[in-house]
Amino acid sequence: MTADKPLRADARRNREALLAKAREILDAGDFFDLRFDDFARLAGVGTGTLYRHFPTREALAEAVYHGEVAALCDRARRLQATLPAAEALATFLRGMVDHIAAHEGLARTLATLMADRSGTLAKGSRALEQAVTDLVAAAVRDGAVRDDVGAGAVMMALHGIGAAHDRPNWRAEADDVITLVLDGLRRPL
Amino acid sequence: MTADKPLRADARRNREALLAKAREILDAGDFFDLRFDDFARLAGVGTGTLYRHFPTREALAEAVYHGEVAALCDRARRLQATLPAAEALATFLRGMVDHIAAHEGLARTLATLMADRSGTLAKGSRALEQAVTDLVAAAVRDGAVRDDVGAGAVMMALHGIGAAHDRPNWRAEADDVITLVLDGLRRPL
DNA sequence: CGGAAAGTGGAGATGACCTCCAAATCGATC
DNA sequence: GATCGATTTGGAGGTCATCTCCACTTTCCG
Repeated sequence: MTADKPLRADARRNREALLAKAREILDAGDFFDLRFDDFARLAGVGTGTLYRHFPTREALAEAVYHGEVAALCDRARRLQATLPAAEALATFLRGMVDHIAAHEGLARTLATLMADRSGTLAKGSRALEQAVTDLVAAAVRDGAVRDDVGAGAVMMALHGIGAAHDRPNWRAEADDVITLVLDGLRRPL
Repeated sequence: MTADKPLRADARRNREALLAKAREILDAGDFFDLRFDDFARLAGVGTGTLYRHFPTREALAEAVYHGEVAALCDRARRLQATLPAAEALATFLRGMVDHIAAHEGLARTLATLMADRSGTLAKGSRALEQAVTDLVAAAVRDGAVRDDVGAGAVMMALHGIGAAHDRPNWRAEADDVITLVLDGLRRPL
């Protein structure tokens, strides 16, 4: 699966240029406003090269998303290693809101892509989901969190936060959602 | 604002035909797979007529969404009139999951459109949001729900449920999200 | 019923997406 | 550092969905 053939030097350079441009555009939120061909022009490569590396718009977004997810998973692991389980979960979720707030355009674009039933981003999300599942499971083992609600619900809530980025009072509401989730998880009732 | 000119008879007929077809396609989940022109052909009208009534795909979806929202708001009002506030809120939210489950394609399409920053559906959503806000406010007045978390958070959670419709275990997770929200709302802690 | 206003429909212009292949570039080998 | 096969490039052009435009039809009012 990870049998990445050693890419030729120029190929790698072009690939990086495309990814860098895509990340920039994604962060700016203009991902869908731009003709796909223009990614190539902006990155200084030909359209053929663009399509060779990323057959579709979605593939390009997914590649950027991948790096994003990797960073978030790292963070989850670090938190889990240094904090009590319940606190690690809370800190991670609060941090997710910060992260989404800092990358508004990316969040919105990914939300759009996820809503498609294409499932383009499913693979990338898997890792993130695993990280959240681990955090929740650890908190359950500690007895800090109820065991009758799965981590999937937390993912859904996060999804809602990311997808609703155009709400006028987004930040406060996002924090509220996390509060509800954490308080709702706290006790088996 | 509501100065709807009295539409001519044939115009109204065509408009209805288009809406009916659109609702059907939306429910089937094929909304984006279809050439926009084909909505016209399927509804038995010309492309020009389609564009006259609904300048964009989004406008067509919004028109369908409008009816949907109106029905949901009615339901909210009825519940609020017949049940204690907390119970009305819980019943409404549980019912939303049923409703989304029953109209998967519609939910997914709307989620896609909402993620766009176009804000096409913002107007339609306003009414739904008002209904949820009323339900929450009533429950707060009853003392059954904390007052430091706004209804916007509940909307976000619902949004997440609707947007994540392709998750393999959707139904159970959606129910869990509602559980978390309701339990999280229950006590000021 | 007659005429003006409102609405229709579909042919065709527009422009985005993607393919294809001759030319350029790389890097292994001598 | 020169040679050569393999890899990668770039962008011109084909294809196809979107949307416009206007000659014609339908409605409705007096």
